[in-house]
Order: sequence, then C-alpha cells, then structure tokens
Amino acid sequence: MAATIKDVAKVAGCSIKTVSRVINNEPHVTEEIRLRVQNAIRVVGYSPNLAARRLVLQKAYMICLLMYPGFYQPASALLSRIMDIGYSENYDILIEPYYPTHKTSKDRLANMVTARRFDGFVTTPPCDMDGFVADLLITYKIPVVQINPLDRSKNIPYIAGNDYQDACLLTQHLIGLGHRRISFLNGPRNMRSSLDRLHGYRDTLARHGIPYDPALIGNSEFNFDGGYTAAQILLKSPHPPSAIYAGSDEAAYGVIYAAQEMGVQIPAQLSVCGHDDLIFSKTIWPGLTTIHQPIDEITEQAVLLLIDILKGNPPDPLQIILPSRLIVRGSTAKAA
Amino acid sequence: MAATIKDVAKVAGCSIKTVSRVINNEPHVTEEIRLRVQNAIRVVGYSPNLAARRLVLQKAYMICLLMYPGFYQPASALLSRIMDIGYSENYDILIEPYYPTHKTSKDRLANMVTARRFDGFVTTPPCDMDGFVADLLITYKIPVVQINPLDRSKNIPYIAGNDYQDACLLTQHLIGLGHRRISFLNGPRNMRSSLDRLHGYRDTLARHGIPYDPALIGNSEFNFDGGYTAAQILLKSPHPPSAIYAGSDEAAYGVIYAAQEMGVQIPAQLSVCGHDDLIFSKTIWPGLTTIHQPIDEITEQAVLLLIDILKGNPPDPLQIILPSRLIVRGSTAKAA
DNA sequence: CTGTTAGCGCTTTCAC
DNA sequence: GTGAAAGCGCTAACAG
Repeated sequence: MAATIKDVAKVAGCSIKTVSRVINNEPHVTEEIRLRVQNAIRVVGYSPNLAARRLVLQKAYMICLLMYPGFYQPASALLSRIMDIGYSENYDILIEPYYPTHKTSKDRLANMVTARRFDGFVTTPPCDMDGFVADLLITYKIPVVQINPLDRSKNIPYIAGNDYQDACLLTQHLIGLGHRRISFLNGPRNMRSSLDRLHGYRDTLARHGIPYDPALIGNSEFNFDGGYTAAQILLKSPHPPSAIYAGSDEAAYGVIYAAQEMGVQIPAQLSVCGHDDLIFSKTIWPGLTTIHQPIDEITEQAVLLLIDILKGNPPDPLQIILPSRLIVRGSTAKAA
Repeated sequence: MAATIKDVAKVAGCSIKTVSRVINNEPHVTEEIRLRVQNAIRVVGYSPNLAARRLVLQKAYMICLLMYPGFYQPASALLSRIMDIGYSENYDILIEPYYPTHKTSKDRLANMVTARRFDGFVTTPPCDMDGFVADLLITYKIPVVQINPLDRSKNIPYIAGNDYQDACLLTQHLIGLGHRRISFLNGPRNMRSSLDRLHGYRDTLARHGIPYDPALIGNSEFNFDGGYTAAQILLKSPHPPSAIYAGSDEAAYGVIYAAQEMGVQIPAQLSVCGHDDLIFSKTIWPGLTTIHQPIDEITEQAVLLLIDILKGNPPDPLQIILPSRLIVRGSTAKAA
C-alpha cells in the first residue's frame, strides 16, 4: 500500500491539512514545518494519489488529441515533446483515433464527452469535417483547440498553417524555373487544404498571365496510388506538363515512381513538387522539393493553447496562423 | 454537474448499492428493478465517474507504452487498434517517450512507478537497454510485457520477432539469386537485433560455403546517413559487392540514394535489401526487398498479453515469438 | 498559522 | 434480494 498524506502527517507530527498545504505550495505554513513535512514526504516515500485529487477537484487532468488515422503521423519527437508539456502541467495526454464517418467512433466520442473523461480536446482535420465534434464539445462546454480546421467561420480557437500562401510559394518556384505547363494534383474535395492549395496554384498562374488549363489538373486523393495513376495519365497525354505540383508528398512519391517506371528523368525532363515535407521526402531520390508546414510546432502550440485555456488564461489571439518554408531539393530544375 | 449514482437511485427509487449492482452486472437484483435502474440511467444521462472508481478500487486503469522515440513509429492504424483494445477493457493507454540514457527520463519513469500511475507497462527496445526499467518495475511489482527485448534471459513476458531467422531468410534470398559478394550493414552494437541479424547473415553464408569477408561489413547505425556513407565506401572499393543487405530499411534508403547518385543501377548492377518493411518501402523506386516483421501484431499482442496478466489470467506461454515474411520487390535481381 | 470536519462518487462489508 | 454505513485519499470551508 502506497503512503498517504496521513502517513506523512504522522511522521511530520502535524495535521493532514498542513501536509496538503505543503504539497500544493500554499502559504500560511512556517518554514520549519514546511521542511519537516518535506522531509517526512521523502521518508515515507509519499506521492499524491491522482485519483483522489481528480475526484475531489472534479477535474480529469486529461487531454485528448483526436486524430484521424492516416491523415498525419505524429513523429515520435513531437509526441515526446507533447507528452512533456502535458507532464509538466500535470495533464495526461491521450491520442485517440477518430473516424468522422464511423458511427462507432462518434458514439465513443460522445461517451467520452458525457462521461467527462477529458478536460479538453485538440482535433486534427478532418475530424471536424461535419461539425459533429465541435457541436458536441460546445454543448458540453468542453474546450477545444483545432489544428488546421476545415471551417474557420466558427469562433473556435485554432492553430493553422497557410495552405493558400504555401501553394503560391510552390507555384511561384516552378514558374521562376521557367515552367509554363504545370500540373496540379488535387486532393479530397472535402478537405480545406485541397481547395486552398488549388486556389493558390490557380491565382499564382493568373498573376503571371499563365492560362488555367483544366486538362492539367489531376486527382490524386493526396495518396501514393492517386499520384501514380494521375501521373501516368498526364505523362502519356499528347502534350504533357513539364512540372507536376503533386499537392501532397505522398502523391508526389507516386508521381516519381510512375515517372521512373516510364523512363522519364527527374528533374531533367520533369520537375516534381510535393507539399507537406514528410520525413522521407529528403531521403528518396532525388530529394523532393516541397513545403514544410511546421506541423510539429502547430500541434505543440495547440496543446499549449488548450492548457492555457484550461488554466483560465486564454491568450489574446485565439486563432493563430503559422508560416511555412519552401524546401528546394533535387526534384525540381529549370524547364528544358 | 454530471449525474451520479445517487441521482439514478432517486429516479429508480432504490438504493445506490442496487444501482452499483446493475452497473457492474452483479447478481441479486430482480429483473424488474434492473430494468428500472437501466431506464433511470438513461433518463438522467448517467455515466460512472472514473476517478471515484479508481480511488476506491485502488487501480489506475492506465497502461503505459514506453517507447524509444526514433526506434519505431507506431503507425496510426496500429495506434487506433491499441486504443480500441484498451478502451474495450476500460484502460487508457498512454504513450510515453523514454530515453534510457537521460537521467530526467529515468527520474520521470521512477516517479510514475512510485506514484502508481500505471497498472502495467509495455516497453520497446532499447528502453530495456540497461535493465533499469525491468528492475524498477519488478521492485514495485508492476507487470511488464517487453517487445523485442534485448535481454531474454530474465523471466519477463515478451512478444518478439525472430531477427536471426529473418536475416537468414534475406541472405538466402540473395544467395539464391546468385550473389556471392554480399555486404551487410550493421546497426548499433548494443541492439540485440543488430547482432541477431549479423549472425543470421554470417551463418547463412557459412551454410553455403561462402567465406565471411570483414571488408564487406559496413556500419550504418540503421539510419539513412549511415547507409548512405557505408554504401559510398563499399561501392568505391576496388572489389565492390554485388548486393547490399542494409540491416534496416532506413539504411537501405541511404544505400539506394548513394547508388543512384553514383549512377549505379538498381537492381541491374546492385541488389539492395532492407529489413523492417517501413511504410514507404513499397513506394520508393525501385520497391525495396525487405523483411516484414509483424511489428503491429507484436505490439497489439503485447498489449493484450499485459491486459490478460492484469486481469489475473496469465496465459501459458508468457514469451511469444512471431514469424516474419520475406517481401520481394524490385530492388533485388539475379547477379550479373 | 494550524487543525477539524465534511464530502467528492464509488464499492464493499454486513445487516436486514 | 436489498440497503445503510464506512471509507478509499484528497481538498475546501471553517474554526480556533
């Protein structure tokens, strides 16, 4: 049986309340007694019982990171930092998968919410696809911070990247290299980032007086197979593009694979860009030119923001957009 | 304020003990009252308070997955399944990073153990590098299940793959393709899998009467940079290998990168194998021949095993080894 | 500055 | 078959 405050009080020769005061750094304790208690804590090997604290404080001390499996893998380094943040603030952080289209997933979330298992939530897209999560949490008055939310019209705190601007950056890069026939591989239609990236691409073309050609738009679903298939179609077309902006790194991998298979040389005959800067994008051959959205920083900040809100210190801008970086590697070169 | 058993009891017109009986599916309740209580639960929207239950039962209902960041990334699908398993058994599963060489990391673990934050642990290598984790948990009598443990001499439950046999499989594959000068890129010396893979490689060569040549052994640390550097050295040597078994997929990526850069064609001039079957190994060009250790299944089984132990139903073999699969892709071909 | 008391929501004796 | 009462370890309110 683990030691309790009673044991500590007995050893220190004081009441349990005094022990409680010392543990929680409350005032009104003489230095002498404080030291005596701290010593007693060490002697009996005491550490507070979380369940008891949670019960009496009516707080779960738990945060839920609601993630759509397949959308984005939290690298272990990030995970590590997030858990550290939680730990230092006394929160356990749980990563829960969530499929917005599965009824069981929704039911489970509803359970967790009504049971008040978590003090707050952080969500990734497309968990917020249909507004179910947001509505539920708002109804039960449970704080949320969204990562890259699909719908930014609601007044929910979020941390996000700037997909539109990022796409402009990438398109600009290709145009700067002399490319004029630039393909764009679109992603899922219900994803905000797909649309934003497409718009960035279109607007940048327009700004440079390059006409928009629907024949150059492929559909990749932002995954490998989609990129592979779309590239095959585009490269076999009578008037193929000189550059493909794949919309996502995974799709870009598919493009590169298809090109290699067809004997199309990258970047000599075809420039390829991705978008996301997955960890392997620097290790495939040739290195992939892409956009590095600071997703780790975004996630980290989302957790910090949520904790601030939970502590009752909501910072002033509750909605923050972080800038990205263009990463130029070997997969793009001057147009032939 | 959420509803409690008291509220339910009031609505159902019975005592709280009866409500408790219904919640926990205990006998000695007439069907009529049971129904009345179940109805009342729905009416008041009751769900049990976990903290209270934890307090009175003296159980954390928490499992810790101790992971070495960088060793292995739990794919989100796996994560999803693990959380599901935990959820269905009423356990929260927390993923905690652990650096066996960091004092802060050890201190934190010690804290968690003494505070009895978790009912049990699952560890990945090399968390068990120095025996600290195992000793600590054994001292405090907290159940552990190890994944691919480095030291299997202790009597601790584990789920593991068979690195030795896997390496044999891969080496065999290369020899079967007619390769005789086969390089092996070693990993960290303190990792059991490095040694086992090396031994499998050596023994298989021996079985086929191929002499072991230390000049063909490179050091990759099982990562991209290591593989890249080692490949450069090997390929520039006067008598280069016709195949490189990279010891890990990440190292294999480095080998492929280096080869492409030097204009060495894969697989025509050089066959390359990895080991691990990371998710991107099928999407790089050419697809990587490798070993698929069922790491997802291993992890899943480890969690299930731990829960069985926690429930007091330890199954008979507490140490299980799961077989792997050879995955042949485009990166290996007949020797020239 | 310190201690006593009550109670968070639940399960567990032990009567009835 | 059912319920009253005690208590898990802690914090909050209130005396002293």
